[in-house]
Amino acid sequence: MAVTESVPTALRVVDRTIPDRRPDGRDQYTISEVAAYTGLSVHTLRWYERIGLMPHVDRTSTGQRRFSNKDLDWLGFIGKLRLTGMPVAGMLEYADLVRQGDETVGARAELLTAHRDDVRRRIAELQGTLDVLDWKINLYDAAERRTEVG
Amino acid sequence: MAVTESVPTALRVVDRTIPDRRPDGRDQYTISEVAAYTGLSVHTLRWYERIGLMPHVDRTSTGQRRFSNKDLDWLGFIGKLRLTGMPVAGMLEYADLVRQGDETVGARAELLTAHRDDVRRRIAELQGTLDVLDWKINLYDAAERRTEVG
DNA sequence: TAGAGAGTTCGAGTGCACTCCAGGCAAGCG
DNA sequence: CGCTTGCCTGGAGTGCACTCGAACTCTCTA
Repeated sequence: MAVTESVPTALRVVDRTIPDRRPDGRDQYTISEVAAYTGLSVHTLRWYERIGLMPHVDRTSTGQRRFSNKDLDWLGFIGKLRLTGMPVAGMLEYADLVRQGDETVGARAELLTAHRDDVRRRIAELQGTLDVLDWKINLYDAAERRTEVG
Repeated sequence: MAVTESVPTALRVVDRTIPDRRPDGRDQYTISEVAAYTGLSVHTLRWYERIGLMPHVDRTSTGQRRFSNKDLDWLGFIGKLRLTGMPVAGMLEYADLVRQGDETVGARAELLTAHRDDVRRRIAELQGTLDVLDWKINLYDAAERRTEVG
């Protein structure tokens, strides 16, 4: 019965002080480096792994995580999915398909296609609502001008 | 540090079996009529009133709510705001400005303009992500065709 | 060798937006 | 008159996506 979708504040307010390029040429990044690079918190990165959203991250002999460039690619992609409002459950489903191997490419394409349709629908919806906002803002601006003049 | 915003499932999945026109020509609607019309649950309608998002709803002698056409208009507008991901706190702020009267039209225009910018930014963001989805989907489709043929 | 700093786990806590429940009242019907 | 239906309230519960805390280990620098 809910009528809308909330969008985490971070996504909305985010000021992108996050470096656009990888820390350097290595293939081994600590969790805090990855946090700085992706904009996710270290908490979130660990949580993603816990719930099964990361495809096994390497560890040092003492148990510390070392993320690879492949991990960064993955985080980048699911970051896009999150950005478009895909719930974590959906990303989990996708991650499971990837884990299952090549015979799931069809299912993956299907999942992403459905999501793409959803994104397109939401874009259209947002654009429709822009008109209402324009109309209201114009009303207010006109009212203000009247106040200034009269 | 959150990177995204979740969008309540209902908004995404909603099949609009909701009548597009008002129940009838009256100016007095029960809470369940309004629920059917707006797509909000009766719980949500009462909750909106509780938190101060509704500008005083009439009551019968026995205490039942009777919504007016004006209330329906208001719900329609804040419904649009919700649809664009404005948090309830923001709508509350807007509602307060409306309550304060005509001298707040400037502030209201500002609030809505800021929100409009935000919506525009999000549309652009979604559109950017569509490209990534297209690219991935094409990859998968190509892989599938290879499997079929080879 | 002591202390700072960064990492670890797992479970608990948070904020948002609802969503539901218990217990009760009022109107209409057979 | 009793029953069903629809409404009322205040507070508790839910689901999602993080976010934090406590207690601990490891490495590095002074």
